[in-house]
Formats: sequence, C-alpha cells, structure tokens
Amino acid sequence: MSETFPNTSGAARPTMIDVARRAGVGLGTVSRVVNGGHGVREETAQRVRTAIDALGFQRNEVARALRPGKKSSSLALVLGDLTNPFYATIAKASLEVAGQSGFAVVLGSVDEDPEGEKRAIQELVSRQVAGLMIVPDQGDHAFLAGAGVPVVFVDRPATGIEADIVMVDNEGGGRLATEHLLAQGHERIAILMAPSYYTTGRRLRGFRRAHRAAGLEVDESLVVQLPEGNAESAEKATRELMLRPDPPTAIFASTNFLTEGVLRALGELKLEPAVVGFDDFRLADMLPTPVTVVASDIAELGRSAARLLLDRAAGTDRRPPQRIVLPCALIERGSGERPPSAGKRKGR
Amino acid sequence: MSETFPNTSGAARPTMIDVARRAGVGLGTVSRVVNGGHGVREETAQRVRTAIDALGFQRNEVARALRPGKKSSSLALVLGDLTNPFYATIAKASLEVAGQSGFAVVLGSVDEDPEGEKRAIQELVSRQVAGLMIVPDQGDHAFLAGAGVPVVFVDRPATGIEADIVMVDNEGGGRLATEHLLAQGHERIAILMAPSYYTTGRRLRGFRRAHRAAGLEVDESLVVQLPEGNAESAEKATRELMLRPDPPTAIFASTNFLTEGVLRALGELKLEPAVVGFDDFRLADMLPTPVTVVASDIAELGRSAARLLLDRAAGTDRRPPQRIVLPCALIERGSGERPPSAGKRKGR
DNA sequence: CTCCTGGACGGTAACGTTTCCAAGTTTTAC
DNA sequence: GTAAAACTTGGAAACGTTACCGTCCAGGAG
Repeated sequence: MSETFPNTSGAARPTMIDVARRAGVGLGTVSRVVNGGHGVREETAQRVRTAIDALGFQRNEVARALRPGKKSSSLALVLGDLTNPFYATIAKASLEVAGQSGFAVVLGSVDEDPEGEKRAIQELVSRQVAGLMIVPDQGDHAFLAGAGVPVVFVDRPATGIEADIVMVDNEGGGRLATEHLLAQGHERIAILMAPSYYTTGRRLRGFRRAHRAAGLEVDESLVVQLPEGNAESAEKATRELMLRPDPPTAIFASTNFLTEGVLRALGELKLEPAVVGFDDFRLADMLPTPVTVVASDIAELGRSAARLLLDRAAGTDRRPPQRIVLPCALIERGSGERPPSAGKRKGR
Repeated sequence: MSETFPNTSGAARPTMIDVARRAGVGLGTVSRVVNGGHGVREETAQRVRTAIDALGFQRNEVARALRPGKKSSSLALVLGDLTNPFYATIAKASLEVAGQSGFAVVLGSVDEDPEGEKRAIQELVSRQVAGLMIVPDQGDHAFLAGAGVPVVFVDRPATGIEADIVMVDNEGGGRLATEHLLAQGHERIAILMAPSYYTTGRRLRGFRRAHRAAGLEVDESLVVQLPEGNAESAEKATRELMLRPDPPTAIFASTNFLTEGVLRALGELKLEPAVVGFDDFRLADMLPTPVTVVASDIAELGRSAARLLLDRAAGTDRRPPQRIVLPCALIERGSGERPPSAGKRKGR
C-alpha cells in the first residue's frame, strides 16, 4: 500500500518530548543522552535509550541547527560540471570523509557561471552549512568573508578572501610535462590552455620555466589560448595548429577535456605528434596510442579539503590559513615518448 | 573593502527582527514581504525591501524548515560511486532541475553497501529534506514508508514500498543489443552481468528473449555472473571466456565498467570478437575499435526524477505512483558489427 | 453621523532542540 | 555527624521563522 495516509502511530515523527514522557524523565536529560550521555546516570540513560528505540526517535537535525553556534552537520561543496571526472572525483572523496564524521554534503553545481556561483553559495549559506568547499570561478569572493562560515578553496585560490586552499602543483606539473617532451628532443611544443583558469596559467608558467631551463625560447604562436575549455574547442585548435606550415612536433594539453579534443583531431588527421595531457583520465591507457599524462591524486584533493574544513568547523584547527599543495607525477604511456620525427603522417 | 570584520550591527547575520526594526514595521510584515508580499501595502513593502538590501538580510532556511509542514527546500539524492559517469550524470541532471526551483540537493553516496544505505537515508531524513531520490541497493526499503517524505527511485525499483520510479528500458536494451549481434550472424554470444543488480537481470531477460525470437538456445555457460561489478572482474572473466576451447564470437557487456574490462582483456589477448556494451561512455568512439553500445538518456533519468519529486513535494502531483521508462537506442560504432569470423587472432 | 466591512499591520505562540540554572541527591572530607 | 563538593536531574529560555489572531484605520452603506 502506498503510504498515502499518515501511518497509524500518528502522523508526526516522535520528538524528544515524546521520549522524555515515555522514559519518565525531563527533556534536558533526553538531550544529554542523545548527545553522548555525559552527566547522566547509566540507569537513567538506559531507560531513555529504551524509549528512543521503542519510539524510533531520530533527532531533528534542523531544530538542532537552529541553536546559535550549532551549525548544521552539513558541508557544502560548490563545483562545476559533475560530469567532468575531475570534479566527480573531488565530490566523491570529500563525501566519503564528511560522511565518516557524520556530515552530509550539500552540492551546488555551477556551470562556470560567475554570478550563478555567488547565488548558489549564498543559498547554501542560508542553509546554515557548517562549512564551504569551493572550486572557485574567477571573480571576487570577498562576499564570503561576512558569511561567518569556514571556507576551503579547492584546486584554485580565490581573490578577496584569505582562506585555506588545497591544490595540485600546477607549475611543477607543467614543468614536468614539458621537460619530458624536451628530453625527447622536441623543440616545437604547443600548449593548449583553457580560458582564464588559474590552474592553466600556472601550468603555462611551468611550461615556460622548462623551456628557459633548457635554454630554449617559447614560440608564442604555439601558446594557444582557447575560447572555451571543452574538447571541441581543443579539437578545432589542434586541427589549425597541425595544418600550419610549421606545425609543432609535440602538444601539451593542459586539461583532461582538452587532451581528448587534441586526440580527436589527431586521429582524424592521422598525425602523430607527441602528446602529454594534464590530469589522468579513464581509458587513457586503452587508446590507440596510450596517453602520457601528468597526474596528481585528485581524490586526495577532495579528502584533504574535507578534513581541513571539518577541523575548521569544529574549531579544532585555529592555525592561520593553510595551503596544501599536492605533487604531480608523470605517467609514461606512449604518446609522450614519440620522438620529434614521428610527427609526420602516419605510415609515411 | 573585504568585509573582514563583522558588520557594525554585531557579528551575527541579520534576522527578520533586525529588518523589522530598521524598516520600522512589525515582524510579521517582514515575513509577508519575504514570502511574496501579499497583504502588504506597496509603500510598506518597499521600505522593507530597502531595509533587507541595506542589511544584506537572507532568510534563515533552517528556521523556516523548522515550522511544521514546511519541509526544507532541499532534496536528497542517494546513489553509488560518483566516479561512475552513470551516477555522475544523474547527479548533475537532478541538481540542475532542483536548482531551477530553488532547491538544493544533499548527496548521500553509498558504496553499494546495503546497511550503509539505510543509515545514509535516515540521516538525510533527519535533515528534513523535502524528498528523496534513491538509486536503491537491494534490500528492503519498507522503512521508508514511515518517513513521511516522498520518494522517487531511480534506475531500479525497490521492494517494500511503492513509490515513483524512473528507469530505462533494460529489457528492451538487452534485446536490442542481442538482436544486433544475432543479425551479424553470431550464434555464440556471451553476456557478462554485474552481481545481483536488478538492471542486469532485466538485460539478461532481453538477451534471452532475443535468442528465443531468433529460434536459438542460450548456451548457459556463456551467461557469466560476475562476483563484482567492476572492470577487473570483467577483465578476468573475459580472459577465461576467450581462452576456452569454444569461445564466444560476441560479448554483450551489461554495464559500462564491464565493457571496459572486456576491452582490456581483449586488447591484451589480441582477440576481436564482436562487443556491445550497455550504456555509452566517454571515449567509446576513440578506442582502437570504436565501441558499439546500447545507450539511453541518462541525464533525462535524473531530470525526470527531480521533476517528479518536486511535484510530489509541492503536493502538486497526487496521482498514484508513476513509472517512467526511457527508451534505449543502439549506437553502432564498429565493435558490434564484426562478423563471427573476426573472432580469430588479430592479423592472422 | 454611526456602524460595519475589509485590508493592513503588530504581536505572540508555536516548531524541536540545546543550554543554562536551580534544585535535589549523593558522595567525599573532615 | 556535619559541611562541602560533586553529580543528576527538571524546567525554562532561547534560536529565527511562519501562522494565526487581534487591533486599527479607512471607506462605504445606511
């Protein structure tokens, strides 16, 4: 039968008052038992617990969160497209850590829209979350300072507010990728960058550093700033790049989606320059030429963020804003180890 | 300036009382204005709005949700591994729809653990969410009946409670995939199934139906029940399957992760039986042999679920439990169009 | 001019919890 | 044996909002 009608035991879920009445104790005592039972005689506590079980009582978290100081036992996570495995991994990892501490996670997904992000964040704050984990867009985040909620930024810093941040070593990763290509003898390396992401900028910096360290000039025409951060955009750019009279012999794709686009274009053109991508992705090792990437532990990004935020929310951690930087590692799979001469048409 | 210091009126965020004081009106009036402003003179309403803007007031959703009847404006979504693009897509889509109606989504991720799911759900219910979207595990969900919250099941039904459900046409999809392989002349088709999922069972049913319709017997030794639903498990099973004296000439992988495992094994063995997977996945078209799949609109699954739940929560929809079934379509890419004779060693 | 009607508004009682304080009870110390 | 200290316990006051119930005022009808 489809519970169209309130259940027989009465419509309302039992409250602490019901429990107190049933156990023959005061309201305060029930509360104490529910919150760990300190300062309650074991015998009394037992009686209360019996009543709780009998009634199927469950604390109303909303009422609890109403009390001043007591923030709700929820964290908020604001990020972009969950369909991007990068974000999904962060979400999963932070969910796990939060869950272990009895915290729920409220998700705010924002499709890379600066104004929408602010709205989403404020909605979440109005829900009295205990803390915010944000993968920030550009734009000022100063409005967060007044919110009275601890904030941890993930993957990239935000302007206008000083807060904890967990990120990967973008510059180091960019440098690693580039050095690897240089070591194969490549001298004309293109870099594809998503538009105005902080991370991409740092990766470019590593790219430049590696060149400088090798005593090479960066050909600025090979530094491609894409209009959009998706695969299509990268595919188009790659096609143009490779059809130039002086194409690069290697490509560094600064983002997982961009890597996909690059590979799509190359597959179509039947060209095989060396390719290194930033961030690992599923099936990277199963493509016609397995893809070499610079990767970091994205899940750890999410875990660290959640841990840090929980500590802040609990008031346990009163240190000044932390900055956690996770290392990147190169995973050689084939596409990044092609020599410069391989950039010719396949099967020449 | 970045509001580093609490605003002058005191650290706490402003409440309706602050607004009322500032606007020189009563508390009730502020509430009326915030909730649509009926029964308030325009002039007064304007004064209230001015005060709201001046103070940066935002309604405390927690306090609001405390009132009886008023559920919080949050939906809960309980699902498995967000890292699985299938789940991620559902999450993203439902988030979008909910967001458009001003609802937040609280996520409960459960790693396919029957007991953990119950705990997670109860935690969410205690947060007074307005509705639950659940991708259910096995196990009885009767305990939901008393929760007094509308429930929509996603992707698979649950026992013990009658509720709305949104799912894909698993049987039809399984039949479609199988018919396609049969049409290529395959007579020995293996099916790989994740353990005890409802969906997998239906897909098998379609598999059998297609055989029967073609007047063929199913070789039960080719119906492989995997111990786990991951790629590794499928990889191992595929290896064993293909090394048999009488290997199948085609494989139907009933899940996206399983498809991956199958391909991994085949790549290693350098064998090329026909392969059809259930559910599309990123890069499926870029693998050495592009992968033919039976796919459905997963995002629509999430959207429908959210829409349905919102209607239920609002009380708009009082129809008996609905059952929405989305169609599947075959996407031919190559791996499913190989003839039976191709199942030999590559480049023989 | 008075009475009545109706809209606008102010005040107050919930909602279910936590926290504080006072009162009661036991234990400890002398 | 008494006083003080420690521990239990009950009750009441918040938290910020909504809903209801009056009161007040304006305007129309008689």
